[in-house]
Amino acid sequence: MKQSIKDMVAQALSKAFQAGDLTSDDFPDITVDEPRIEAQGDLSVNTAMVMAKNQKMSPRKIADIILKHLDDPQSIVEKTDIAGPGFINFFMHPKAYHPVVHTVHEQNERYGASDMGTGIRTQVEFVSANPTGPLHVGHGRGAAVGDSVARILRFCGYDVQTEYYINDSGRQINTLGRSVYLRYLEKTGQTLTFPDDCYKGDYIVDLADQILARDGRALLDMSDEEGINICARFAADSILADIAEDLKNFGVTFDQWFSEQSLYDDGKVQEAMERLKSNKTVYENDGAFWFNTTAFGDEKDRVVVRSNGQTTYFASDIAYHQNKFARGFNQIIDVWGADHHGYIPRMKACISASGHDSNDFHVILVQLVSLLRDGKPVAMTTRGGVFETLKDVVDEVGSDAARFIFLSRHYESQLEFDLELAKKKTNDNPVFYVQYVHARISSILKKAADEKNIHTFERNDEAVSLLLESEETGLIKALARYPEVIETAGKNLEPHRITYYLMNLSSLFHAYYNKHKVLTDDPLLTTGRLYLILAVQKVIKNGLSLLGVSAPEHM
RNA sequence: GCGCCUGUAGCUCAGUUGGAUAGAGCAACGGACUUCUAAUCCGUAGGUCGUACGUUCGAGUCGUACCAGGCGCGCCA
Repeated sequence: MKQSIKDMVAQALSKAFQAGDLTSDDFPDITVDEPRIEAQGDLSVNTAMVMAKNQKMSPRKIADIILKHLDDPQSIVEKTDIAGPGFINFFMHPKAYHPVVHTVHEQNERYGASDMGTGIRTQVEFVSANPTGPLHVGHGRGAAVGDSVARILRFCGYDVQTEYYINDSGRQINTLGRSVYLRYLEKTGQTLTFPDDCYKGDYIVDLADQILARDGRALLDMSDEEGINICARFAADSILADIAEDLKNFGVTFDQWFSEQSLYDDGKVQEAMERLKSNKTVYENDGAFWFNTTAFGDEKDRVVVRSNGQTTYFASDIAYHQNKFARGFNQIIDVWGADHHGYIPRMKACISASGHDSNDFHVILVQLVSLLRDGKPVAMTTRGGVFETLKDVVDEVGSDAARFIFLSRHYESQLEFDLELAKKKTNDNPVFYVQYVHARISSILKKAADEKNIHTFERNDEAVSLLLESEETGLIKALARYPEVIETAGKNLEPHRITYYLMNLSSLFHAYYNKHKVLTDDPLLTTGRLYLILAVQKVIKNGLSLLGVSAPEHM
């Protein structure tokens, strides 16, 4: 639709120039907007204003000239108007939108898909929580965002791989093992003071119980180191399995689980360090090795190998991101918690120093989630061992509601997640509002089948041409916008645009439903309306699937 | 102190990448169920877009400074 207007205006411009009405043929790009206000038409063009300086004419006069030369062979434009400082407003004929309904049906679940990412291999890495404890709601938001971004990019034609990076090397795993080991010792009757730097959650005690059940008191005959080791391996495996399970119940699975330890085992970290040393990007000072990140805009240089010989987390991250590019990805997307934002400059530095374009590396910083119950904050301290896990939330409100709410805000906004609200089955809860549209339409289709014996839907131009109510035109216009919404969401990595779109489309549908009957006495009109709502249903289902939310047949 | 993010209706948030008279949901108030699902709809009310300059035909959107909140600034992960 926008393209048609664009072509028409472009043609008018060149005709006007040939006729001598314009002084310059240096024309700007024509952008077509949808005005917010109905009185300003369906589409508008600001070209006349943009051209004013160049043509040395007033915008309104240029607008006049454009309209004079405008051809509309298919008469899709009902009326035009010059308004304000020089906008040209187009009021489209309702029938101009009818082809959209056919397009939705023809393209089906591919409606809205594009090829803008064709040939671009993209990796989306998200969650990547340490296997030292269960996922909490913050991880849930990251999971929802990462998973949805991956789905959207795939739909936009990108070749996408999702990945979970497992921080399973040395230290934190050791702390985990020690925590479980100490709880184990307590279970066997020893009294001890539990250190502050150990994990205090109940799940640690559970893990100690499990080891006790499996190995009995056998660990008491070993050295502490050995005992800690056994506890560490058992606990990490067990927790990682739980994490995978929780994510699966949340509708999130990964193409790849990537172990940090494997980078050490395969010598990749060592390799990366040697390469950077020979580059002079990494240099020695005070017995430690430093990455020259300031040369790439960071505030200060960062240590990669400490003077005691141990590598830092940054070192393995460098190797990891080099490895990502080595695996052939052209574009790398990391989803991080907002508290890691200070890490971005050094990662960009590492990408650049490794000979890649730091513009191919995107970080989605997901802001914190504050969990509420009936409007009051739920305490969430990881250190103290009291927190709301993702599993608890998903068990309580369901995966659909949780995902939809996580994706109902821009990821850079802090999010308030009210548990009671998420469980409500009313208008307050946007998930049900959207899913209800899908269920309602299913219900109408069922009734059409049962009572009117209508089972199949084939293209019927005559029936669709009867869709002239303003609510119908509004719905079709919304359907027409969908591909553009997907494209913007993909380009900006912003799933919430789809969430908002779906709520808007749902609102239009509910209003239509309340005002007009779909199943009428007029068979042709009924056919047209069924065809329309079926298209709406397809788009709703499609959009929900990009968010990872189900589309129920009945509720 | 430095850096990043945020600041829009009473509350929670959008805002088509610089367009016209700034939107939605919730809360408040008033209406609509003999119905294809009332888990819905219709209406009313609600604003100095944190503040001040600047950029231009035009600023919620871009720039600078300040104010407020959150987060980050280790040879931690």
